[in-house]
Amino acid sequence: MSPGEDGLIGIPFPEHSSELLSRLNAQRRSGLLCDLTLTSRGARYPTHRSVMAAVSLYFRQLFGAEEGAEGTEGSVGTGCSVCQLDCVSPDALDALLEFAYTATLTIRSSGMREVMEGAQLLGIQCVADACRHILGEAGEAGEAAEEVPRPLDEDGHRAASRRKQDRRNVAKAWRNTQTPEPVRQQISEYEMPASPEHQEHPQNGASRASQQGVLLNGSGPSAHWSHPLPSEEPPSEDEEEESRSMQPVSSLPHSLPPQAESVRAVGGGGRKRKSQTPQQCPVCQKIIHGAGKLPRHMRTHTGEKPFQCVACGVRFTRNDKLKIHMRKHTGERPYPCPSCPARFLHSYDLKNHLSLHSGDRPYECPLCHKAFAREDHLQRHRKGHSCLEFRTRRPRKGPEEHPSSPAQLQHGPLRLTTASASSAAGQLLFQQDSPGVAAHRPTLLESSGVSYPSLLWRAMEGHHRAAGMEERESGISLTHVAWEEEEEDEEDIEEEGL
DNA sequence: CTGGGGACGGGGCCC
DNA sequence: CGGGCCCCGTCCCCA
Repeated sequence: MSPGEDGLIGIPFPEHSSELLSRLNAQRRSGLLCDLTLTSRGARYPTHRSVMAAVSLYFRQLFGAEEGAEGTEGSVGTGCSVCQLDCVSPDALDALLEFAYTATLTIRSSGMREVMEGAQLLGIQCVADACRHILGEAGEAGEAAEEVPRPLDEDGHRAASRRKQDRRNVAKAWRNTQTPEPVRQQISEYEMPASPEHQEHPQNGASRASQQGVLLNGSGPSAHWSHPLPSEEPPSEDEEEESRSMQPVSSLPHSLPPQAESVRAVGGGGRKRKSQTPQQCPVCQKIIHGAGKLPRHMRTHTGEKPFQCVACGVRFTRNDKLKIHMRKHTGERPYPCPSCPARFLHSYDLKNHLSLHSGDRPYECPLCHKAFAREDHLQRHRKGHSCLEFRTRRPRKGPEEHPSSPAQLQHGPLRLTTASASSAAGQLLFQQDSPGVAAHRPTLLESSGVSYPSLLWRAMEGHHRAAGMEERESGISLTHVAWEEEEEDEEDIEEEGL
């Protein structure tokens, strides 16, 4: 570490990006500071060149913000300007602008193709990929996707582990978003007929979408949380039908308002989710597994605590946590230790406690071979003093001593070679490996200048080249890939039976 | 620095 | 499909 970097820490502001976007969107809606007006068939969309250049390869090149761009500076290079985009329908343009300013694509399913084509034209590759994926998958049974669909799952495997496949598809989609094709090449591929039904004023776009809206990513205010991950699972006809009948997004509160989920729940908005495929949190980019789990996760960002203890007023983000909390008031400690009078609120507390009686210390430091009863204590130990007592102790017996302890595989003597080394991505992210920093790893990742997909791929490619590109069977937290890859070595070996 | 209790968030399972 | 329940991993705090 160079002297200049010494002690460098990252202080994350997880809400910053969403707040920034929200304010930009407010400026757009009020026309404030707009220096670019997009028009499509008579509809006008005031916007910001910097935002458009940030989101669209086309505009990057147009404004000369892209290296090697030809740049038609004359008309739009300076001052307030107008850019006519009749090749993109007003609906699609409106949806793409919504996406640019909210990170959520709000469209009708019937308009998805137009949006995809518009996204292709403008070089908004992630949107194009998402739409293409949905259309392409749906097209297998129904309409053929004429625009050379690039199925994310080209081998068509369905029997393989769905989660693994999902992750591959996620990775592919992200990889594609990192390498957008030159937009000018694609412009010639699409000829979009102007449609009379799209003459409505853009400011009504949101309400239009509301009338028969599809939130590509979900429904209701929470919809802009949810980034459905490309997966091999095509949207069923039911899902298509559901999405057509979804309730309005109305005026999207673009800054992840507190109570958003409550509003959604009460407001009778979108009632059904698109699928149970993992969803990506737009704030921290974490992949959330499980049906209905994303709203729960989002409350960690919004700070919303809808569950309040009637006894003491303490609020909780989750109902099940409140339920456990209530045990304090009722005095209920349902987990008694069979060996002593101790009783516990949580089963896992009892489990921890039982290890005291058993004397089991299955978690051993790979460097100094000090053993701990709890895995988190081992981790703290490793972070705390970096195991300076390198190999000063005789190793305990091998993992077979505690075959039931998965942590043995993670932290056992095998880990000597990697125990003190950060992953490549981790080094990119953390100049100071302090526990405090580690506690905020996801947000550091988010606040770092390195894009997540590139980090992910840097980490995955380096790591999985050796590991055979086979991921864990258990759900992987993509957000944590950078620092979990260290652990994945053994787990991969274990689970892949290598 | 360690042991222990508690809190918190994520995922699996089930209804 | 949505949510409840439960378990797990991790972190924080305190002694």
